[in-house]
Amino acid sequence: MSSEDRRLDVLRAIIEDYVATREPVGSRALSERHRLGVSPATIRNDMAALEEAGLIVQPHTSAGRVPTDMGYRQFVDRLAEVKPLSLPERRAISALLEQAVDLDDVIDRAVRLLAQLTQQVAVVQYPSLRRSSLRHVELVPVGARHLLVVIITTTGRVEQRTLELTEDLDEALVARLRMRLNAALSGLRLAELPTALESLVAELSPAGAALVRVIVAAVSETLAQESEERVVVAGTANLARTAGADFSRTIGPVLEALEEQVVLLRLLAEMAEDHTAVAVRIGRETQHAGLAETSFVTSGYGGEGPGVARVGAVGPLRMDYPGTMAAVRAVARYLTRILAG
Amino acid sequence: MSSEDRRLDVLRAIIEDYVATREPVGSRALSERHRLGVSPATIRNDMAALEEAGLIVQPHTSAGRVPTDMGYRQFVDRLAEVKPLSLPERRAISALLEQAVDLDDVIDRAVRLLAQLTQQVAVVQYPSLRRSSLRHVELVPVGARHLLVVIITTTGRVEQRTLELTEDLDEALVARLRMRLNAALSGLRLAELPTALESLVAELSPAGAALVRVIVAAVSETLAQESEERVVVAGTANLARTAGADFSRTIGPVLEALEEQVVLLRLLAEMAEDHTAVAVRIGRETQHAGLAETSFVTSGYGGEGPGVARVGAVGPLRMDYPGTMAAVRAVARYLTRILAG
DNA sequence: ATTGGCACTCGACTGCGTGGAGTGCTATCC
DNA sequence: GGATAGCACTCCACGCAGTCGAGTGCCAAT
Repeated sequence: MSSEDRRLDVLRAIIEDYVATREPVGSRALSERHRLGVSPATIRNDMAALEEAGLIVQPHTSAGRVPTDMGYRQFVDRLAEVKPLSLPERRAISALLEQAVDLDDVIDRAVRLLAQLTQQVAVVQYPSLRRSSLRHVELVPVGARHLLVVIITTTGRVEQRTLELTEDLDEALVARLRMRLNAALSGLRLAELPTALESLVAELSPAGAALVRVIVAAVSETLAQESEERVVVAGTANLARTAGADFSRTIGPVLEALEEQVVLLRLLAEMAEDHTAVAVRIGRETQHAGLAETSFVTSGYGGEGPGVARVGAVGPLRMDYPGTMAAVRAVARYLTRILAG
Repeated sequence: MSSEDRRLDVLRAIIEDYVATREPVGSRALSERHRLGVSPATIRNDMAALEEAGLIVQPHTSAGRVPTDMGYRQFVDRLAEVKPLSLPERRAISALLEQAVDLDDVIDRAVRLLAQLTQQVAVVQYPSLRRSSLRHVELVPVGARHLLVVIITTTGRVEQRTLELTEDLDEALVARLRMRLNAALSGLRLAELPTALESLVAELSPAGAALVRVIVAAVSETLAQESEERVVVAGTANLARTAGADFSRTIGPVLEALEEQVVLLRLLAEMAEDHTAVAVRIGRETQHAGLAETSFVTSGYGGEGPGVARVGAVGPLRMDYPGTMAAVRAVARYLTRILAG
């Protein structure tokens, strides 16, 4: 084993101890609790090098060492092994999620479950409208001058919008339109809808074309509305439990950030770019002041590769990364399975 | 002014000062900051009486007094005057809510607004399915053996449910059924639907009756599902701001309670029984351990009397009751107006 | 009934001394 | 040259005593 390797072992040991005890860890404790095979003095030399490299710091002169953001990053990138969940745990996840009666229920159960498993804050993004496909479009006349447009996606999501029309509806026309729309559009990704609708306009009678234009406008608007992308959060109480120890002042900024859908959605979108099974953002990597002392661990679910949406956990820098990553990955997998079925 | 009256004045002064300063208030400070017209010694006598009556306590021997739950209760029942909001504030509420594009948006804006106004946690209950009325029912065939049932309420809420059928759909039958259902059911309160549907069964052909039965079952089930009653929460970060001072240990239990829909719904339902414009629950009156150090201020909206749902604020015992009550009442009124229009 | 005076209590704050954990440096060993 | 042992040094945490001040309760006087 090269001395470089041992240094990383020391880093791993520091992180493991610090995560477990929440206290700066010194060279003596380290040599006693881990079988590193070298004396405290040697460890001190390694620590000096690690500190030089910016992976650990001392809170003050005569204290032990604490990992930095960079240290944790090194740890998750090179040192951590995702430890698989126990069989009973997997059984519990599977059983709980399978009892769900609809999409809302699945999401609700998943987010609570993940909060419980990780003992942290859990976040689950609703399956994205933009990336899922269309199963069915329904046009429902409501009174003479209102038309309800219902969009059903392959992920079981239903969006509706009521249109106010300038002239009375021709029911027969609506019925024809409904058939044409479904024939032309079923199976398309929602992002492709507006273009497809436009090309339909050409083939239709003037009255139908006018109606389709209104529908196009409504659908486009619905899709454009970022607010349709929702993230649900659970387990915020888990933040409070260790608040004083883990956050410099209060958890206020964290709670604020978690209530801002926009912040969460941006972060989740960024993490989807990683194209790894489980993505991690540590401290300032989140690019948000309120989250500078938290880490995000997320995974895509509900499709190939990055998936159509994300699920994850949020906790203090000092979190059990391997355990959290395992739990997140497991829940993402079961979610994918349930939604596909 | 009788001595009894003065005692209540002293109580009011204590609460006002304590709310403002967050520190136990003594007799000297009281006589200086309020024009009570008597000496500190007299105030001390009154304080002794108030303490005897259980309205205030001293944290320790040589400290000032702090109001008890009972003290606050006395205050809101007999002493507080709801101070109306300023015109700019009202304008802001009105403007913000009127920009909303749909029900979800209204609720979302309302809850954020109220959190901001009160600087506390805000809760808004979705208009209850049980108490609102039906505007339209739509039956949408999806493929040969699936039927989508869409329920639209007068409060703009849309619920849907997909039914799986044992035999192929007869589209003409569905169309007839759709007309019959809407003719018979429009305007009914949702709670009355199941009975009305049952009586419809008698008038229909055997095939139609079978289909109606399935629909009845689905609708009943949907209505029975308590989970359809949702409460949204915002501003939890406001709890953290004063956490150390206002809560004996952590805000954990409070956050837990706020995540439990069941807890909130029970409490809101209880408060609706008060039949007052604004209902208040102080500390242990909430009947929930996690909320023993918080107060709820809520008001009904969206209908006559208790209304179809509630909106409110949650904060520490030591809150600005008059201000909170004013804000809650105002938001409830504007919500009612918006939803009626 | 109200007030002024007074003794008393108790927490908050301050300063001081001690113990201990942990480090960095240097000389030494293999 | 890397690993180790020894040692002096630093600095925080903790306990303790003393002081200060706010506030009370009670009593005698008005």
